Amino acid sequence: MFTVRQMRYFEALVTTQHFGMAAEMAGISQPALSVQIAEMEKMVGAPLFERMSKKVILTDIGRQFLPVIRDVLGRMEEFEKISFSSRGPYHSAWRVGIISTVAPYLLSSLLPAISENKPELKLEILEARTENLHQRISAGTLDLVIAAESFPDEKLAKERLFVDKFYLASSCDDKTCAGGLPSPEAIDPERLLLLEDGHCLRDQMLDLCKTGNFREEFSATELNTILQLVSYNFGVTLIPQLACVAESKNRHLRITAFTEDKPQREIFLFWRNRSPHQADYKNFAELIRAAAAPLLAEAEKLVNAHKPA
Amino acid sequence: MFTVRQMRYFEALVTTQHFGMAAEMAGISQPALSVQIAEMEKMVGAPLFERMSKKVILTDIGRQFLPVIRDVLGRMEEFEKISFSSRGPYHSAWRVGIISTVAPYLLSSLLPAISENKPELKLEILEARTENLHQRISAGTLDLVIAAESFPDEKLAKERLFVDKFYLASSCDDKTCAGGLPSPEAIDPERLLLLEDGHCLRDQMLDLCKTGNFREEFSATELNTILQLVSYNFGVTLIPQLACVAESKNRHLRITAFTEDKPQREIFLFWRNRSPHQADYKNFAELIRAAAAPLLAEAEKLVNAHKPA
DNA sequence: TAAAAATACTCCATAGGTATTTTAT
DNA sequence: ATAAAATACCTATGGAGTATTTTTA
Repeated sequence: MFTVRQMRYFEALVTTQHFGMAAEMAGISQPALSVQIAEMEKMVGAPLFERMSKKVILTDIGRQFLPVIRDVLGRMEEFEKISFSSRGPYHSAWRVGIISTVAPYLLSSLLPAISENKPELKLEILEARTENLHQRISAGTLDLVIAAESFPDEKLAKERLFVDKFYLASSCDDKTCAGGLPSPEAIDPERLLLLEDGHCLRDQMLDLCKTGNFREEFSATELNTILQLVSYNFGVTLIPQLACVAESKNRHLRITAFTEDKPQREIFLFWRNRSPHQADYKNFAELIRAAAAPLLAEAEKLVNAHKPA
Repeated sequence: MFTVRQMRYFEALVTTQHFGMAAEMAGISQPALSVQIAEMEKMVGAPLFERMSKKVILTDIGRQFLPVIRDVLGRMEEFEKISFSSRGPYHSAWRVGIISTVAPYLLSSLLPAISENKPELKLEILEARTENLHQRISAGTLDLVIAAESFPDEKLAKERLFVDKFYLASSCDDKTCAGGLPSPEAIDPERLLLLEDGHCLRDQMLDLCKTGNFREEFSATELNTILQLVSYNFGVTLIPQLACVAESKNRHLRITAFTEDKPQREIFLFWRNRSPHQADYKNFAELIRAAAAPLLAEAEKLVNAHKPA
């Protein structure tokens, strides 16, 4: 239908009520404006303006177009604003997906670090499972994903954030592994507690423990819940290093490293290969590393404290 | 900023997530679309789309433009609707100004006639004084004006509607002019009641009565009010033929023609010279005449009934 | 006659097409 | 090797300019 140009000319003519002045306002010659208005009238099939001796006024049809044209031109002013405010990478929120066995522990330390060091960076956080996050980052509804290495996609670039070791979590009252265990395989399947199906952590644990035979009746969505059961000595589980500090607080929990095996997972930051802001995302990875480091170091200390004598 | 074309292409690309398909959707070649998208990105100064191997998705900046572009394109669809529904002269309401000494009497008969014969015709009525109406029709905020001949403007075309005679209105109890009067000049100025300043009817009356010396203390905005006073024999006034039927109902009023003079005013329909719908306005004039005719005829009968024997 | 808009024409910038190259998978 | 987008280059159209005519007050 109309072009933006034509709408501008239309508005100028409504305002000035004079072809010559409207042309001047639009920065073009009078004939050029006449032609464009004529073109609009041709498209509509009826006159939009009533030419009088000293002024030009809208016809009833033209009057119906006016509010719509004003509205459209008004909206289009937003383009300038968006362009202007979009200089630099931090002007719209980054949409970050994080697997739920990392999110709460990492964020408690990451969010303060951001408001300290990059207050201009805004995040939208989605906590979900690996599969869901993968779909979303591929579809473009997420910009970044923090997940474990099991995340396979050639269309995604990744940056390693840190290594997350798995420790054995048991109750302080527990006797069966009071002296520590050599490896996850040594865990009695009858006492193993796991997250519910779909969590990558569950898959990782099953993989490490090399068993399909565990206590199905207790499975939970939150690692938190599992550890609560562990603390009451309903069983044992594997706990990621990153979770140790938060989960061992105010809980009757014993956390020990395996004596022979060194089970671990690697946590990565992912983004789409061709995404802009590559450099910014790498800086962000560094920020995450710095935020995670104290948590991980603290966890090491906890484990050493529980070391069997 | 962006052209409408570019916005269309942008939306097609968002929808299809593929340059080739978007181009097909837009009915152009793939390079043509690529160039336009590139042009938009150049204007913004940043990529709007992230080119991936199998699909193309919005960047964070592009995502900010999307709702605005969708909105603008949506609004523009209204243009088609307006154009379509604007075939014919009756799509939008006609803004009609009518002087207040004509409006109520004429409308009571005109509006039913319209819904009977031209139900597609919608009116917006403004009741005001001549001066106000004149300004408005010149400024283009009115399409039509119904007023007396005293309406002088070369930029306006007019069509005579009817002749409105002036009769003498007095109370049935009145003695001073029970036998009728030869002319308005014969009215005792001390008994003459007029509308307040600014009404054309007042000016017409003063002109006819050739006096400036009348009962100033009773002047009203509504002819209605004046006639109420007349019926209680506070004085006499001139009544336009058009008003006779309505105003003499349920009122103790005597209406008589002048025996020598034939005072009258002519009522016209005015529109701007260069207005479209000339032909439609002439038809409208005919409709008004048809609506006024019975009122005028009825008034004649009333006057004859009061004829002095 | 004067002022305003429309028309005629010429020119150039922009958009589009085809052919081809580049890039990424 | 293939598919997709970018680029190059040419063409055509549309919008703008100047000069001029038409219209109406």
